[in-house]
Amino acid sequence: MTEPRWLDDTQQAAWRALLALVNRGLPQLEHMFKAHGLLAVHYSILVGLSASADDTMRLSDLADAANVSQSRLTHRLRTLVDRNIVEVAADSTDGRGKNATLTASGRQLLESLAPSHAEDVQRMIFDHLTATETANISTGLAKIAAHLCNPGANPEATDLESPTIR
Amino acid sequence: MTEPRWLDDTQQAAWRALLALVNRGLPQLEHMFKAHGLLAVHYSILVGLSASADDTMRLSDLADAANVSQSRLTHRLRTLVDRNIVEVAADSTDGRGKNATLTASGRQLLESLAPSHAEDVQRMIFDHLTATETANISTGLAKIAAHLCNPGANPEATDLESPTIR
DNA sequence: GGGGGAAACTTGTCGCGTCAACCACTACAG
DNA sequence: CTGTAGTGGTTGACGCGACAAGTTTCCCCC
Repeated sequence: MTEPRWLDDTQQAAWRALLALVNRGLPQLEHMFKAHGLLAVHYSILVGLSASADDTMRLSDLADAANVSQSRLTHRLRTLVDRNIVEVAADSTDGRGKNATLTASGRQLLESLAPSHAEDVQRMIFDHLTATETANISTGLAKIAAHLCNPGANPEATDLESPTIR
Repeated sequence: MTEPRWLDDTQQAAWRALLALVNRGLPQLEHMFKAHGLLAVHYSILVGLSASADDTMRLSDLADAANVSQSRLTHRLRTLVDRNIVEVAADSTDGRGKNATLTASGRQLLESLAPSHAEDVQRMIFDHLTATETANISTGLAKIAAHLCNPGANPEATDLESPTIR
């Protein structure tokens, strides 16, 4: 057992601030979506779909784009299908797969939500940063996210599993 | 209704990366705690308590330090009290308040968890950043968090409530 | 000194997310 | 063409968090 790699003061400040942002800020955003009977996840799904060329995406790809597990996607998709925001159809070329498509009213809903959501993100995050600060944060977070999205990038250290007990 | 303040490319990149970090990274950390039968929120509570001089804190202050609602604190505290990690006693000077105290075994548990948690955070976040990048992120996030923790700082724009509909 | 309002904490309900099966289909090896 | 491994997606159970309503205590002003 080697010496622990404690966070230095700067790292601590960053980590604490991140936790504050996650635990205080994100719930506020959720609240805005709830006013429309939706969850932030739903919005992520819509954004993921709309990013695709024909508003259609394989479910597993969509789950990846929205940063959610497949099972979570299935659960949340139910609401969207019930409200005619998204349609799901079996893939013709691969009998296991399914494709989700944004309906017309779905796209309309997304476009009606987007402005106020953008405004909220601006108010919460970027209004407090200068342009250079934003650029700095962006590059830094992008580096972190890159390693989270392809875990194979860094050779070893893929196990964040049970440390000692059980 | 004025023109929406859309996120520019840099802001989009930052925001997407943040969402990826939150939705992919934090669950991994949760997983590490579950190996010890705990949640990340439990750890935050212990950290909050240990930061106090005498390992004791008013519940409402503790909730604030751990970035959680009072009700969530009450719910999670049950586990910690049952396992003799934390003790809760009525405040002698204020009959409404209660004080939570870290027990000896609680402090021991915290100290046994801290190294591997620090290691996990390093691996997930800071191993991918240079020192300057870390410093940049730290100042930026701190600014954001500051406004989230005292909402009275910025004069107007305190309402993140229902935007248009309803 | 008594009564309204606020603070501190608790409780219960309900919806969401995780997890561990599970089913359906594909790929492919022999 | 048959069995086996692997992929894509679903389901149900269970624990957690948000929320709203409740209880107790304190503050303070009339």
